[in-house]
Amino acid sequence: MLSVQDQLKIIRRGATEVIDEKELAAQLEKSIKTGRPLRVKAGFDPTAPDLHLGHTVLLQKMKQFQDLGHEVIFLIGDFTGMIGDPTGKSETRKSLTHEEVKSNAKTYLDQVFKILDKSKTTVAYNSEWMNKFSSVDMIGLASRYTVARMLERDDFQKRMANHLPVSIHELMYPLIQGYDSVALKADVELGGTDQKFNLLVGRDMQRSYGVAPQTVITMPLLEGTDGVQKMSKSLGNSIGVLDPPREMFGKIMSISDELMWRYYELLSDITADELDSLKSQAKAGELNPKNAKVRLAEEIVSKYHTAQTSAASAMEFETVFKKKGLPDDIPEARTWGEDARWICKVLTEHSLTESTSAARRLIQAGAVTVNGQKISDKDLQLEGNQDHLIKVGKKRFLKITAN
RNA sequence: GGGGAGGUUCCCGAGUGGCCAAAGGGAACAGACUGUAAAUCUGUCGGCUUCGCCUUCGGAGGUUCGAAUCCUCCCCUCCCCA
Repeated sequence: MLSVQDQLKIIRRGATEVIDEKELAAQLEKSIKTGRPLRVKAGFDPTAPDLHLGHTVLLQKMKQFQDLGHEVIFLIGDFTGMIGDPTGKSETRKSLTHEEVKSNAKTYLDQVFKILDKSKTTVAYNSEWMNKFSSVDMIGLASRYTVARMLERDDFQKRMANHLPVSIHELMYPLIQGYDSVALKADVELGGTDQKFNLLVGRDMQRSYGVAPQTVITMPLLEGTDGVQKMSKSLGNSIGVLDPPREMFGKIMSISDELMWRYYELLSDITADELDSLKSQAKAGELNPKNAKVRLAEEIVSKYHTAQTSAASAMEFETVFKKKGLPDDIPEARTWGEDARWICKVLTEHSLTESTSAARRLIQAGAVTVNGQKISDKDLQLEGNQDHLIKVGKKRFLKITAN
């Protein structure tokens, strides 16, 4: 096992805050002496089974703890999932059935173990203890915290200020999450910076129940591809770990330069020195930022796919966007038959456009190409029983074949 | 319990009887320029084989030749007082 200092160095890397570092050092020291690994908890919502790169920031930190020999507890908040973390956007959720939770958890874990070491991960569900909670227990839990302190929470304050509703049951969320730490006897809890309040409640709850308080480590939230809002599938700015290689590559390539450095910092494994060197080269004009982006994209795609598919994605990217060529996996469709068919109908039927109205607009905007020819006639009829190569915008392709 | 303000198209937000598919901004999409970056400029931004028709303004009814706009009931939110 590494020394306390060496462990701290790894743990600190990329973290926004460690509360409290001295306590953590003491925990590590004790762990080394007794040979007992730290119990490291991180909670996840059971309702969003599609993991994206934003999640991996946290997961990578968990992996580091595993590599340091500690016990990582992957907590699925199936009970708290009924409440939905009060982010202002999320509404109260209907409670999921056992089957739903199970299947969500399965897809979740399939993805999580692309990063975490399965054999070293403990999976827990907070319904295990929360379903046994009685009304009396619940009131007992609620009595351990005050309204004023609860309303300190940033999110609640903002919503109050903006005249948005805050439901009573939402106040229970941090308490229950905190109780999870009591139940698990967590030594460390990891979370995004938006979780800071909840994580700190965990410390208070542990003290209140007579358990040693956990160390809280917050990780930065990764911005989505828009560079502004945090990455989230529902905002449509996410890069999923299950995204196919080409898509993943393309998404990374289209982020802004500024964001690229952020992604390097949080998602790449290159050393801090290497990163600084890249930055200064780019600044000096010795390195085209685009090439730095290619390197980043290749690294990330390799991580979730293979080095080969990653390289292939890079090649295709160059072909399609630099040489304006065609990708090699154009979706194909069979022709519809003898008769000529209205182009807008064809585009819509194959999901190249959302509606025939949208198709008309795109044609008028000059975004549609058939067999390499830009078309301007929105009433164009495509011949049946013939090959057609259709391109909409830069990224949407369709090949129609006669056979 | 009492009083007040609100719910508009993806989001914010105008609109208080016809000129409203509904101003403006944002997001998004497309075109130009590029490094599929940023910035900028331009266009589009409910649906429909579209010079016209159909469906939208919390929900359900009603008044009217005509309603997002008026009336009734209902649902939801916020604020103040208790």
